[in-house]
Amino acid sequence: MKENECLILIGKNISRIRKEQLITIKELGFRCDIEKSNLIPIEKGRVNVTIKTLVKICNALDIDLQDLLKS
Amino acid sequence: MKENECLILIGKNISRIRKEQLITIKELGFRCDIEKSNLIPIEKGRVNVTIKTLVKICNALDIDLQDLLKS
DNA sequence: AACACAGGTGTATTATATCATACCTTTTAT
DNA sequence: ATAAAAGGTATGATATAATACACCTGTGTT
Repeated sequence: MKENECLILIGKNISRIRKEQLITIKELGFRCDIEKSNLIPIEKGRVNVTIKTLVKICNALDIDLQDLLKS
Repeated sequence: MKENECLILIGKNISRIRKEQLITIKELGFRCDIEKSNLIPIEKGRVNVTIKTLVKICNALDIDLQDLLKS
């Protein structure tokens, strides 16, 4: 798997799961204490996100990190 | 899962899989173009590693990113 | 029209991951 | 005992992730 593909996959999964839970980016940002302006590039797969940031997002969505890697 | 727990788990898995494959840190570093001085803190879970770095390591070990999250 | 809200962009600042090198300790082999 | 190899630490420089704020667009509502 290429690095960028992986980041895009993770971003898509965050976006999909967030929408399934009917949560806005703003609300997700509130829950994990990350600005929406920083969350959007993550959902787009445009930043090389760190594990700590992903764990914060997973906790806010009540999912496992594994869930972000499923294709 | 707490952020640091996750980093430690990932590090332990990298270290375990590398040893199972009988690869030294130096050799792993050579394969993924990461200095051993930077690889060691990752195996110890002491740095907030990024996805790109993990994907490089996974490719060098011929494993999936998922494999690094198994407990 | 005016308003609110959601998604999205741009950017300066700060924090820190990575790079690169040198050096130390422990283990293994000769 | 010595040498080589492996793991590990420390650090300055560089790249970039994360933060925090302002602003824009499109959509839906009144």
